[in-house]
Amino acid sequence: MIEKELTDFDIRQIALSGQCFRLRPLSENTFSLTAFGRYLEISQQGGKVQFSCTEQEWKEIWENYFDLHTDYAGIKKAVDPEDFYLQEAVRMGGGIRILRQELWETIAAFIISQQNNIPRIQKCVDALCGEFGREAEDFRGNPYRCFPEPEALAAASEGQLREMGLGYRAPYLVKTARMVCEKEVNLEELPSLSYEEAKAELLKLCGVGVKVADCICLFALHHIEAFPVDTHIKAMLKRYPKGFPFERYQGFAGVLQQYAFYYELHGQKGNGKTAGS
DNA sequence: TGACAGGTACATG
DNA sequence: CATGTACCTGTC
Repeated sequence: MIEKELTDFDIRQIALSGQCFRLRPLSENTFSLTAFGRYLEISQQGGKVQFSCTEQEWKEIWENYFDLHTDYAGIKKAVDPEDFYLQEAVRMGGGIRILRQELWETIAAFIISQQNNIPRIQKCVDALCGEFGREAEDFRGNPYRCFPEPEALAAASEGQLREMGLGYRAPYLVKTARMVCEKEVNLEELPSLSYEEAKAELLKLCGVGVKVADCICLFALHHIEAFPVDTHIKAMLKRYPKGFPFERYQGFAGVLQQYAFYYELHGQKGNGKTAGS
């Protein structure tokens, strides 16, 4: 068990931020997570956060996974004080971190995410894990499932995935899994590429368009300059009649995208006011 | 009943 | 290059 005093960290907000589909509430203050083949429970009371892992696992995986070395306070400080919309978004979702998720899992999850809602995405991911994922035991001795390897999904049939609720995304995922196995896109090389290079590679995959590629760049490769534009963010951008000030936030606009996305989804809704200034 | 959900592939002009 | 359309499926 690891206990940390953390700032700019709210596990509930992270779970609701829509970047990770395997971080789920167990109770009011406790969440479960499966990633990197491991199972973790996270409990938070105010700034006190407990992680159900050893010191070694913390150092090897989770400290980096939760992006604890990035200066979020500094990012928030850079937000225009007169931008009422962003200020409010930061106030509501300032505990969000951009997770450093596994590449393959992120690719698969965001192919499934298109024209889809979060509960159903979670259901699809669960189904894939249950059917094709390796089984393991958590620290209590309870079984859990890992996210399936590309090989497992490449061997699946389109019909099989349709039955699991993926709908028309089923052939996309099978094709992309096969492309990854054939190394038509080499995932091992992606982390060393620039944002633009990585995005171009990802766009070769089936079912990966501009928006999904940006999500993968942001949530797996940690290119926090990536700014995925979806239906919610389009609504947000409309609040800026003069255009969103991307220049001001060059290099980390993706973090603000997450604050805004969370705010659009869980914050004050039906508020058509512009951003001010 | 119909629109919508963190869009994309594919076909056209 | 820009626009148009079909696409699984559950939920409101």
